[in-house]
Amino acid sequence: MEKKIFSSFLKDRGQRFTKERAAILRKTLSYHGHFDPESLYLKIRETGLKASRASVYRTLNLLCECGLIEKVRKTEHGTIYEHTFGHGHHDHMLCIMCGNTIEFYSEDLERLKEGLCTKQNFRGVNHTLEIRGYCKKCQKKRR
Amino acid sequence: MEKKIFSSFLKDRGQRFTKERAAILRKTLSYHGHFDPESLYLKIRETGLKASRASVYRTLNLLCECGLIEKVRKTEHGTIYEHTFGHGHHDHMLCIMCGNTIEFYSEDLERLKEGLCTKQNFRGVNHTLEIRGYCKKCQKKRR
DNA sequence: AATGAAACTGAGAATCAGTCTCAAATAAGA
DNA sequence: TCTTATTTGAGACTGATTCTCAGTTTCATT
Repeated sequence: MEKKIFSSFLKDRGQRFTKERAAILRKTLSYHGHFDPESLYLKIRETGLKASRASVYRTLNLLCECGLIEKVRKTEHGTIYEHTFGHGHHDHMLCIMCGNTIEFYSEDLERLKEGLCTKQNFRGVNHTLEIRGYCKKCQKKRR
Repeated sequence: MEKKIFSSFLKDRGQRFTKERAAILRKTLSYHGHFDPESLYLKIRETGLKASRASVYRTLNLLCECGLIEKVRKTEHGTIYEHTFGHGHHDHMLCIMCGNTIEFYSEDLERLKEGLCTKQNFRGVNHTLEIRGYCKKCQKKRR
């Protein structure tokens, strides 16, 4: 499915669905949660497949352009991605103690967002909401 | 006011309120909107004051720690800051065509956020919402 | 199968924001 | 003034990401 989307996206632009790109796509999809380019690169190496760092970065950009993955946020240590196709839109809560994230979706939020855009004459395309704080576990640890 | 906050923040930690830090603070506060470290550095140079890039970066981190400024977001070209003290919390709409931002505040959003956190047993501390899309002007240009 | 044009690839160089190092300067206190 | 701790700036360094470019692969056409 994703393979089809990616290859036809490439074809439309006169680009090719090479085996390196296939390998990168495959490993990308194997992540259920968030991932970063370097880990992806290492994971590909481990598996015996091969693709250079340059190709990994290039391909991640392509995958973003065609909407299969998204940049979640940039940290001090680089960009975090997630596989979005098939996983509907959602937002994140980020624990500032342990780094874990909780994904959630709120219909109310989507509606509110629409209202806010209308009020500002803004044509919203997408959004990211990140709530930072303490997850359940870390609240206990703290005291 | 801000000067007082910063200097006593430093004092508490056994650090000093030097003239470089004072200069950086002053220029920081002169921004009404968003700014980035490099522009701030150049602005300081222009004024005849002096502080090295290293000091600018070091001081921006201190100012974040004491809550006078905040990191708004990281772009491909570095971190964007804003002066937050005195300017209540707000969120942003970012035009993906011209790069302009609209600041807004919504009480409904704050309330909704509280509800979402409660539902997830999450202790929210702060959040950022960024809505990307087209501002009024750019909607017209596009068609 | 041979050819040419265009897209791809990987290795390593280049870039660039941000941090670190360290010797010299400065401040605070005894 | 002497001692000690903090700060500073210049430039080296780091790490993520992009760029370069020569060699390779693909595809459509002969």
